[in-house]
Amino acid sequence: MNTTPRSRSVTIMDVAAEAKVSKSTVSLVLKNSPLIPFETAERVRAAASRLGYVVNRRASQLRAGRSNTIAVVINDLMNPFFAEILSGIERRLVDAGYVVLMAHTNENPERQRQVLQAMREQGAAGLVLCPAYGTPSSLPEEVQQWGVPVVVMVRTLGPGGYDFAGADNEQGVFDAADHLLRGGHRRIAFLGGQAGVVLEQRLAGYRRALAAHGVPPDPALLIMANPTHPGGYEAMTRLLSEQPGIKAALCYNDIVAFGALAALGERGLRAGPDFSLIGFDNVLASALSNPPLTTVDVHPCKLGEEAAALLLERIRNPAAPQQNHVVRPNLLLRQSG
Amino acid sequence: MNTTPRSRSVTIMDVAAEAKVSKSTVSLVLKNSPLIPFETAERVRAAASRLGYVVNRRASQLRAGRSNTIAVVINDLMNPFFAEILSGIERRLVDAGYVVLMAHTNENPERQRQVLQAMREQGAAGLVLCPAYGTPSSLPEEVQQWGVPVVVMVRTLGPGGYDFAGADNEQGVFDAADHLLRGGHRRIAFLGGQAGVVLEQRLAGYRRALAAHGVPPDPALLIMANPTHPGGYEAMTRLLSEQPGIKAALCYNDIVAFGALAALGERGLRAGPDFSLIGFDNVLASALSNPPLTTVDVHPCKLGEEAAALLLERIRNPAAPQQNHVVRPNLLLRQSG
DNA sequence: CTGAAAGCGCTTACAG
DNA sequence: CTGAAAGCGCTTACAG
Repeated sequence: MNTTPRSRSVTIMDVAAEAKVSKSTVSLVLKNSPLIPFETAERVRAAASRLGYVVNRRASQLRAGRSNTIAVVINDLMNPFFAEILSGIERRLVDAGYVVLMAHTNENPERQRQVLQAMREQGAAGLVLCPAYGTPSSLPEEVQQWGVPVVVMVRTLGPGGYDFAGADNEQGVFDAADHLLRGGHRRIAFLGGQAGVVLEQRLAGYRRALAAHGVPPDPALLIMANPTHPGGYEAMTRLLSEQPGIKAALCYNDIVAFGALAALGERGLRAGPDFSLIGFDNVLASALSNPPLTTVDVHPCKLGEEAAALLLERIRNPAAPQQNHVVRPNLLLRQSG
Repeated sequence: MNTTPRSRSVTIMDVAAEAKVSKSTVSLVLKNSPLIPFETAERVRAAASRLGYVVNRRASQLRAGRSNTIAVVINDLMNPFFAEILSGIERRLVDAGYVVLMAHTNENPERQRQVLQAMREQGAAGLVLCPAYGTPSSLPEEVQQWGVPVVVMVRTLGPGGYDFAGADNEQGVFDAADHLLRGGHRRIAFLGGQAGVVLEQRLAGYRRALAAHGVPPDPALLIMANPTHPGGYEAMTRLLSEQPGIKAALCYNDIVAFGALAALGERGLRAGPDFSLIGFDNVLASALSNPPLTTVDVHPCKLGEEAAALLLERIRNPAAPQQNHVVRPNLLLRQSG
């Protein structure tokens, strides 16, 4: 019967008593110190497992002044793009022996401040932050002054001062627009997106492509809407009614494109033959949407892994030069455009 | 200049010195003890903020024997259903003053064991677990023996012994099938799903509905495939080639339905007029898929909140009677079926 | 090779 | 009302 009582948890002292050594010795064998001869180590390990000993990380890290906890703060879990990123981050971090403290800000800077404070108190060894819109650009520096290394993801936050992982939005949209323009399109709408750096970068790519092909930009073709399914649906609905005969659009992201696909379908239009539609991100769902979405692939999952890797490096070497990991996106031709 | 040096973090001792009181007094004002007169408390608070004091939760919780950390373990973050659940859990937990340790098992019981161990060492105050398939049904009991309260989500794990939050899968699929049968369909396929409780429950609902309408079940109409987009696509592709003239299908979940929608679209078939298709879960994306998906709504986000609430109750009262929160799902008629 | 001692930053009785 | 002391479970020099 291995019924360890639950009232009092077994400590290093109990193991020491059981193995008839001091608690220092137990501590040393648990960290595989070469100082301890095999025989003794085995005896201690046997005692530990007999007693069902579990290390108390709170205590060991308090004493050692270390932490194996990393904070990851996500702005929009409802968007699969961020869920995929989170999955990449988590995998890399757990593989490296960390445990992740996760928080969702839901695009609310106030909530973000609150969870960041909680994670600071918790003693996080680092932070990967997908900042909510409205985040002051001084935040990364502030967090670093707390003594916690940070990598910012997806959305830049003012100039420099932190490691960053994201996509080349300008180039990605340029490639997508260029593809449409080469296909002969002259009237290309841009659908969805909320005010912020990312939108600016993507619009810059859109405008640059138009300019490169000598097509004057038409403000009426810019339909702003939330970067969500309903946003995409509304944007496409408006576009179709305001611009009869329009045949091509770039979407702020895949989610917007999915909403747009629904609006198209509702009118009996099929993306591909009837209308050229391109998304951005390449979330898993875009491979088999109806129809499969042509999109700009930024490798969301890998982006997350990369951000985690950046943070791990930064923790290892706080003095290393700053890194900007900007993935060069890839236009993925499927059936919608 | 408020440049607190980073080398040594400011402790309760520093605050005590600054405010000219003992550290016990500081501790008491920080927990808003009524023992301390307003004047003194103000002085201490001022000192704390002047110094930029931040409580060290590792230390306070070690001493107090408490924990404000809750583990949440998710089996499949790539499925928006679980991302939505996670979001609901996180919101509720953070609102209650907890911080969440998140891990993704990616349906791997080995990984699950590993992260659970890490979270145990971390001293999690509770666990909400969406178990990976292959999880031994003894796991909840084992975790409870560690002294950590647990609520299991979505997939039951053997009989009783733990709080549970999930959906009435049997009834949900029954309602969906019943709807199709009342619409006159006699040949209704069931697409996708991996072996496990959830599939069994959903198939039971399917069979019960057929029986209720006197329709003999046809094993050829059961097309197993991974519960993913590609799985749904393949299942629908096979169905259409093996069963010419088929006009209705129930999908294991929304993701499978999305893949099926793509397969239908590829053949120029439109769900709704040409084929009746019903999903399960009601993830956000299903509201504006192409076409909008008729589905069984289990309120994913609320399900997550409910699970968190259950855990919070359990922590508050370990002796409370066990709870089974089974949401009665709701057939949501949209355009696909 | 192993033990005794100090201390990580806090909280909690216990005096006064 | 406030301080001195002990102790949460561990690690880390330091002796021997």
